[in-house]
Amino acid sequence: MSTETPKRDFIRDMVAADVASNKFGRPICTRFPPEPNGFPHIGHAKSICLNFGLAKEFGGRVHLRFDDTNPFTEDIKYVEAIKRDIRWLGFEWDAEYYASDYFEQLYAIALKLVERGKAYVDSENEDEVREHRGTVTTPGTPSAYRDRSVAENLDLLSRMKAGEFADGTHVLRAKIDLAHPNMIMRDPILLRIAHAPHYRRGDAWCIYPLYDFAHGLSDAIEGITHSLCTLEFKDNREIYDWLVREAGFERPPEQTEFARLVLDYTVVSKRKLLRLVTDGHVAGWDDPRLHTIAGIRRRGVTPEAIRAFAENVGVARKPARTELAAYEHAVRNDLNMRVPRVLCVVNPLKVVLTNYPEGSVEPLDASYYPHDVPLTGSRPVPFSRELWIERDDFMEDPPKKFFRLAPGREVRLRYGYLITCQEVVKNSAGDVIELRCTYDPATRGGNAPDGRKVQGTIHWVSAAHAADCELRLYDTLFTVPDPDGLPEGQDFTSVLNPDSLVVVHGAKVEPSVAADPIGTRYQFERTGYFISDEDSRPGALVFNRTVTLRDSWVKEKAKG
RNA sequence: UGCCCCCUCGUCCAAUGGCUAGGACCCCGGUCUUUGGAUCCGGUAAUGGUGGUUCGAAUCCACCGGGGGCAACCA
Repeated sequence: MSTETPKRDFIRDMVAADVASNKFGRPICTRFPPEPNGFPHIGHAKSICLNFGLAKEFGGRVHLRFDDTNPFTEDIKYVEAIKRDIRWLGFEWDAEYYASDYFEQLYAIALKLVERGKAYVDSENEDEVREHRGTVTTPGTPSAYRDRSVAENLDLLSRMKAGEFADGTHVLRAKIDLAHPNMIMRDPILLRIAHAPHYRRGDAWCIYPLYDFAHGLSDAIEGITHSLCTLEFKDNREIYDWLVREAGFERPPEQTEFARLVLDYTVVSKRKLLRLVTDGHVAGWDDPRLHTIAGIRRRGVTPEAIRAFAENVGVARKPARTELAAYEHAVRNDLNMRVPRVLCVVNPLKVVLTNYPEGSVEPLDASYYPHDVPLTGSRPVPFSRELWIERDDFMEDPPKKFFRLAPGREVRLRYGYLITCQEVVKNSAGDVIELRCTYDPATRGGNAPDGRKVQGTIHWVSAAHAADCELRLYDTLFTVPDPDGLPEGQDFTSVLNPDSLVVVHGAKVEPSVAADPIGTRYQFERTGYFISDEDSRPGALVFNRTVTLRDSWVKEKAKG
């Protein structure tokens, strides 16, 4: 069980201090501000856990705010996906807001800025604006329109809003400093013209705020106390503070940046995710190889595992990568304590028990949980003369440390009998197609009355009772840990793992699972954790492998 | 090349000028075992470098080195 040691990180320390000093004079308020233009992923999960977790821990509030300021890319289907995924993770927001509901207030602030000479309408085109911004080493130069009168700016701005101008003809810019060392502060654009229907506001607006203009002010409008974001927004903090101050907010929110989550062997950029989906490298946004929340869910990972993972990873200011092993540990650790064990043979090899009575079937009682998992329950597993065992559990010429079946060797069938391999049957090509074994009737349940030790235990299913099923065995989508860090010019699709999905047909699963609902999780003993997929049909079961079991035999084998 | 951020075991995170630099993951060894799972026990392994401040520095300062962010009318 998990020991509830309180989480400690620089953000929690800061919030704790603010709460202790009653800095804001009211409970804290955080927010999760996604743009509804893509599916949330494991990186968002970290941010969600942080923002929602903080609010809960410190008795505050958390807002879900859709940062929907770009009419070209956003869609209602993404807001639905985001809400669904947050809830799946186990969180509920105290209030739901949309930046697009603040367009009026933002416009009023724009007017105020113009009146006070803090903003102006620039009529340069996009290229000119870019060119005149200068570079990181050279200062920018003021636009010819920078010193327009307040009256002219007001007139232009109202006509921009009224829809008199075409896209790109004018923008509203903050009047700060074209030579500012922080590029963000070189008269950032506040409002742009876009004659595009907004998924929520329809055609009501044809001027849209940019991120910097909308974000901090939305925080301030909502009374956010702690605005947490990722490191790449560090430079934006300066304009955030400038705007909130100029707008006259009394107790402005404070932005704090933390390192985003980067998981080895994964990509989460929206552009890349979109390409994987649209180019058919994966089956969709919920492909279990993707670390979208939807993919993770379909893969069989639990929300509890994701939350534990987020907690284990921690929160810091250091840009960092996390090993996949840390993720897999969280997944196994959670599943181990909650899912039933069942028997499934991935790659079947026929075993005939020559001394077992023909036509006879006996139900063996098999526990769903091992002794160290505090859950109880069992089911009968039919045992008969012909069985399937795992092909990998037999070797004709085994190395010394191989504890499984081999000619003349004895193993234990899980929950069943001890059997000994007497004869190996091969086809004309020399492939092993059947094992003829004898069982020891005195060992029902797996123990020998004479006390002889049998090292190996293997899983099995009765051939006559097993259900055929499809197994989808997932591996990493990429062959390298950092598909984002490829040499210049090398596309990330060049490191796609051709074996990221191996589909196994004709696996044999015990009959007890046949009627279980879609989404049931299991441990297939000695093989891994699986979940029944939505593609399952009665008589045509499909299981996704969530994660393998740790396997010390593969390590042993690798040593030679 | 300007500004900003960052640098502690292989990886992630602690140590808030003061005890032997701690925990987790991975790895290695052992225990146990009707899952080569789990559990339990033990082990390996780090303050980027050089100076400085100080009784005392992972922590403060300077410089060097390394990593990252910023020049969308994206967020």
